[in-house]
Amino acid sequence: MTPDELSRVLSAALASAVADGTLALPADAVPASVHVERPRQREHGDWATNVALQLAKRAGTTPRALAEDLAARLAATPGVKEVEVAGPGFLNITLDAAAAGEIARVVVEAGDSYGRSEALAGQVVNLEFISANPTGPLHIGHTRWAALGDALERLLRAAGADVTAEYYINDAGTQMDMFAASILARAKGEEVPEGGYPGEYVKDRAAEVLERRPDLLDLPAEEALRVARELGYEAQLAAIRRTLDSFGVHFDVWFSELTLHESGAVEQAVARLREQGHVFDSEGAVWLRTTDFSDDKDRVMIRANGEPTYFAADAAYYLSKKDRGFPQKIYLLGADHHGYINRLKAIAACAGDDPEANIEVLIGQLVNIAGERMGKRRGNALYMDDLIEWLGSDALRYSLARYPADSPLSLDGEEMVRQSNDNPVFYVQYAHSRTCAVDRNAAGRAVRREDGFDPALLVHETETAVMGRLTELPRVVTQAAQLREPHRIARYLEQLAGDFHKWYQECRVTPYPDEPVTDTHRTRLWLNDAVRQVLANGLHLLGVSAPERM
RNA sequence: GCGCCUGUAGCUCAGUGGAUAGAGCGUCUGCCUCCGGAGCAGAAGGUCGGGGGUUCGAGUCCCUUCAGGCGCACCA
Repeated sequence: MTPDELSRVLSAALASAVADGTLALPADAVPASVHVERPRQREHGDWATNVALQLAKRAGTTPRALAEDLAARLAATPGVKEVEVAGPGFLNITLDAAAAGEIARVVVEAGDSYGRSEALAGQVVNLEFISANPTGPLHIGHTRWAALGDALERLLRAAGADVTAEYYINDAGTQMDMFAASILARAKGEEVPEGGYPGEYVKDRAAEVLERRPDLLDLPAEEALRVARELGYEAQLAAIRRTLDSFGVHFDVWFSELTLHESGAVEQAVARLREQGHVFDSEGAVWLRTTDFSDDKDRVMIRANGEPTYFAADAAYYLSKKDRGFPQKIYLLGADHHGYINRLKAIAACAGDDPEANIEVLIGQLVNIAGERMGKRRGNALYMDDLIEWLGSDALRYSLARYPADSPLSLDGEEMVRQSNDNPVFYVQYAHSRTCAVDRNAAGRAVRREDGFDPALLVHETETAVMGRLTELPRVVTQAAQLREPHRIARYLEQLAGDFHKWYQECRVTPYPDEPVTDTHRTRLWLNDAVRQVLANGLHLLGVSAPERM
């Protein structure tokens, strides 16, 4: 019996209590699905619910009386072994071993699809993350968004949403001029100009540009700058894509800001917003009256000198997403950009959309390493490439995805290396490879799933703990997707791995050499394989590999 | 000054109103005669920043206060 099934049984019990007049509650006050959870204490049974505590007051009865009534109605349910009322009115439910053990078969037969749901079916989502400027390599901060954004993308898809992952390339503006000037200076073997990009990587980009255009330094100054900008941009973007490839992160759409300017989309955006009545002219500039919608101040779209602002491009970009058919737009931004939220929502409101429904901004706090914040323009910046090489993609992705985005994170670089073997990712991966080792050994002793499955034999307390955990995956996935919190998957996997390791310590799948193979061994093999499947499915959601051997 | 985020074990962090607040690291003690010891069992370690409030019940919700991070451009 799965928690969802149990939840429905409880709803039905409540409904029948209302129907026969025992419970004085309006029919619509009966929850369609009653919240059941795994109690912390094993003595409290397999499942527990506080529904009696929540409904008693409205029904004019006491929690315990309501709980007693429900317990009586539940006791006869097939698969339910025992129901008891505890404390102020908790309902503690214990299942028959056979009913609980069915989960092993359910998981094995569902395979890769176990944990997927239709909770977000029909939702069309544009998920934008990283969107780092193409003027330098990705650094530690981007690495966090890469790990979280990609995991979120996988999660939303697992919950049934239609997701497009998008990277916005800020390839317009004066920053690109500075970048081009810096590339050109390095190509000449000179220092970068004041305000330029001092990083060592600029030398690499300059070399790459020179390789494609050996005549760069012979060109007229203006022409050389243009070539440096164009090829430097291409080289840097290619470097970013290489980095993301090596991290297993792939975008569906790479969206260039420059195309918004060149196609006239920015001017059109101003015009469209003007039609909506939110644009005004003042002091020679063109403004958007974002203060109509909870922004602190109005924003300039076209400067007095005729140049569009970055904000204008943002508006055009928003309209592009809208026009391309994405009702739901999720932005994953760093905390240093949180000032954009109101502006972004104001754009949506000015465009006639509902900011709350159409825009969702997830703010990720910055990552500190060794207590020192990393900035792209610092000489000692810690780049994503270095981190991947240093710690490996799996450990890096996992350790960044196991914390909520809004929690400031400080990782000690030295410690991550020193303790890499104790990193939780290895704990989970080790559990997975151990299930594979069990499979190999079982095969060697001719323990086969197809020869028998008797869930009533899964009675050890470590086995019921594992089975209970297995039933939780679908709701963990759904909840993590709805809350946009991939870290819940990691925490769940660590718990399952712990349950598995404890079980492994207590119960053998493969018999000792002098013992015969029994249905107990075969049934445990089902459970082992169910654990392997769930660990693999969960690690996949985080973009982390599930190795068969380590 | 205004706004957002965060204060939980020595450290890094989980815990979307429930029962005795958890995990990893670090410290201490046990377990390899058999499926992988990257594991397991146990110990020590807490005024959940402080103070009010809401209710059967608050780490969780509200108010207030203190501390830290970040942001408040005709920059990108």
